[in-house]
Amino acid sequence: MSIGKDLVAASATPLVLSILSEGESYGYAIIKQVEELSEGELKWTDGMLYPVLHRLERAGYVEATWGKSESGRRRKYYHLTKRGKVELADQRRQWEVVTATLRGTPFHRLEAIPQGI
Amino acid sequence: MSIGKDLVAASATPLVLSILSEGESYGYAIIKQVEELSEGELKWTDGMLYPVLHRLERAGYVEATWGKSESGRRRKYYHLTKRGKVELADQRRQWEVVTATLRGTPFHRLEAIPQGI
DNA sequence: TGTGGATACATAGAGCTAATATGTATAATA
DNA sequence: TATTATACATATTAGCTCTATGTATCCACA
Repeated sequence: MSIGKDLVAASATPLVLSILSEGESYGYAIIKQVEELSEGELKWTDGMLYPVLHRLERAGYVEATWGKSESGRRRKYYHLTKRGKVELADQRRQWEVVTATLRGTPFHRLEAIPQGI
Repeated sequence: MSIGKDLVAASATPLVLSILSEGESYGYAIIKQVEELSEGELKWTDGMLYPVLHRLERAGYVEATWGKSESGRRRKYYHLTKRGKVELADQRRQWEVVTATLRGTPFHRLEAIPQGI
């Protein structure tokens, strides 16, 4: 009952950008927040998220600053840039196009999962 | 203003399965239908769709039979199998998980795209 | 009749990329 | 003292996807 890797890949960027639009955060916290928001369905690994964050940084959508937790552990805080906000808006538009297209099919009008297969 | 390739990849399978859940169809018609449903935003190439159909066939989600158009041109008609219906229901569940997660963020509560960047 | 565009399916291979495993380090807890 | 949680990072490989290319027929039109 997990989420397919294509869908995980497609949702990673909008999720990260969207989370950061609420304020700065850092890798480990983002992973925990996604797990919580999805009620345990989306469990990202760190080895998957950090390359995403680096890619977003290279693209100019986020910027990072080193900081510290209360306990003294180092953290890299990411925040959204203006370009990141524009990108987030475009990602949202893209998802609306796709979900609208799926709504044009019986995708969201399905019956329950057939039994006894 | 196009759709990112990750999102295209993630939506291809549910879209095809969902279209076929309305009745049998064939490659070329599916491409046209997706373009129409998306109001021109999703323009699949044949070189992209046929491998997807073959993959779905190998997975047992669809089955194909050769037929002919009224004009006599050969066509390969695909129809959904029982397993395909189950898979479609699961795809739908996955999309609901992800869109619900995105709804938990400001993703769907954004303002208009910032001007003058 | 022949030319171009639409219809219709198919696949090889290059080019990309993402998941896994692995590495480093510190704090908290048992 | 050992283990778990926190926290970041990346190399490599295994996999996949997109592009280009190929085949073939029908129809409209010049």
